[in-house]
Amino acid sequence: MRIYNTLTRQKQEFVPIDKNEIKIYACGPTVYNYIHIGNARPLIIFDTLRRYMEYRGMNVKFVQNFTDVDDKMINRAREEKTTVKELGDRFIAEYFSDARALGVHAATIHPKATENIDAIIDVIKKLEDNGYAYNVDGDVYFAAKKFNEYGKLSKQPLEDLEAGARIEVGEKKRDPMDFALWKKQKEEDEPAWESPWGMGRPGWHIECSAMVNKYLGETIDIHAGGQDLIFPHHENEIAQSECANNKPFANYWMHNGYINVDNRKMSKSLGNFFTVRDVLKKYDGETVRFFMLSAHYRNPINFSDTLMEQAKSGLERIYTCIDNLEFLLKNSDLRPLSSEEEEYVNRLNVLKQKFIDAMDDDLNTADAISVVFDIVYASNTSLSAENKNAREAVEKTLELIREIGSVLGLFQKTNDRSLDAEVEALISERAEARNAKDWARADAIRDKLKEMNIELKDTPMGVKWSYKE
RNA sequence: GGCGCCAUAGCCAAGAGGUAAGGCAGAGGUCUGCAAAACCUUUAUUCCCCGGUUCAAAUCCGGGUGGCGCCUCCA
Repeated sequence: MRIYNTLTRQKQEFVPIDKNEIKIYACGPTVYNYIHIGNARPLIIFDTLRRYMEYRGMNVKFVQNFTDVDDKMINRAREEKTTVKELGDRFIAEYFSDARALGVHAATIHPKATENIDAIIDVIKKLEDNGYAYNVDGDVYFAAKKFNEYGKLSKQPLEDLEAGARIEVGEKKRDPMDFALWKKQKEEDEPAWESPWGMGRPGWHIECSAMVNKYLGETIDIHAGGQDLIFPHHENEIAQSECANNKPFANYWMHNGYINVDNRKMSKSLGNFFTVRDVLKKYDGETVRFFMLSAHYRNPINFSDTLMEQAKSGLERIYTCIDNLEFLLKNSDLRPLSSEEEEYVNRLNVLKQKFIDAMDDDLNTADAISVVFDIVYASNTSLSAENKNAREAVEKTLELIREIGSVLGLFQKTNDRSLDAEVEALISERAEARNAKDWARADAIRDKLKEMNIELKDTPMGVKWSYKE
């Protein structure tokens, strides 16, 4: 499989360090609020990457952290008159609820910053020993200029970074490019831990370096996150980890594009901000996921109602086909494939390979989804109730859609609920009415069932029903 | 100011040297008691503009125009 590596700005063949265990780290959310729709993109994308690798037989160790201590956490806890710990626990639980709705599997490990303070202190100590860190009154900084590869990920010349760097009031760093590794405790209510430099808490970047090191090792295969993390977060992680370990940090860096609203980056100040929770009130998590996977992960995408409605309609086309296939399965023949059906099954195999090729090409999920539409088309044009197709042909179609769906985290819903007696009675009453050509009565029953979210369709094989949301 | 990304139909979106995938929406038709779904036909002689390279360019190069992002917490 080929992966676009931000480090080299090229698509490269993915060569794992140890093919028995692929090591992936993705930066997770700061748990001070519900996640927003922008947070959802990397979750869905990298969950899909992991699923695909597993589908291709790779064993993936996927680590995603929770940042549960930083300024945002502290401020929010103060606002809510609660503790940082309580706030974090609460929004971690909410995170899992949203992630589940989006079809995102739990990572192999979800470490928290606050539970890895020892590992963090160890890395800072190493940096101190190696001469990259300095302590000013209990605040510890990383001396960026000592690492001569600083800027290699963002490809920014150091002088230019420096020109844009801002020195905050009260900061005691020696150089504008330096960044905090350890922050001294300033207020009573700030969470703080014992350290060689006194009571304090970790800076933002160091937690990821420490947790990568602890859970995955000194060099990992893939480090993933949103594009905006390239600088400074990922750049700083590289500096910290490579200076502490004297080894390359991550072989491949993958960054997803943004979600925009009206072509602008979502932000609270612009008021174009959507939480996953809010979106889920209106759209199914699967629709959100389908929408996100409809474009290539590195391209920016816009988020709007119009686009979500388009995604919803597209998804519906696929589900209608699945629904039809399930109905067809009950009306198929247990016989060997005809020569036409054999040709059809071959076509299915070609499409499956097309799916793999798309995913192999830097996770081209947009192309992968178009393959599913190709399968839908093939199925709709080749299989029908009148044909009484061989069961195998129907089954293979259904299996392939579900197989691809299991990789994309889509198309798994089934219509397996049974009907209650009242509904059964109405359906047969309608059948009688139709036989008697009492169309008014038949239509009234159909309308009534529709109000109960049951949709009827008359097919040559009889009545077909399905649940509609 | 520095670094980078993007521009393909009404909308969304693949394609990255070989003659424009797919989805949504629209129009007409087939099927149907009517529906629904599905199917058929139709919707880009051309990929922001101007040059260049090439037998061949949406794809490569140069120059514009427009939009966006990072350089400060941010997925």
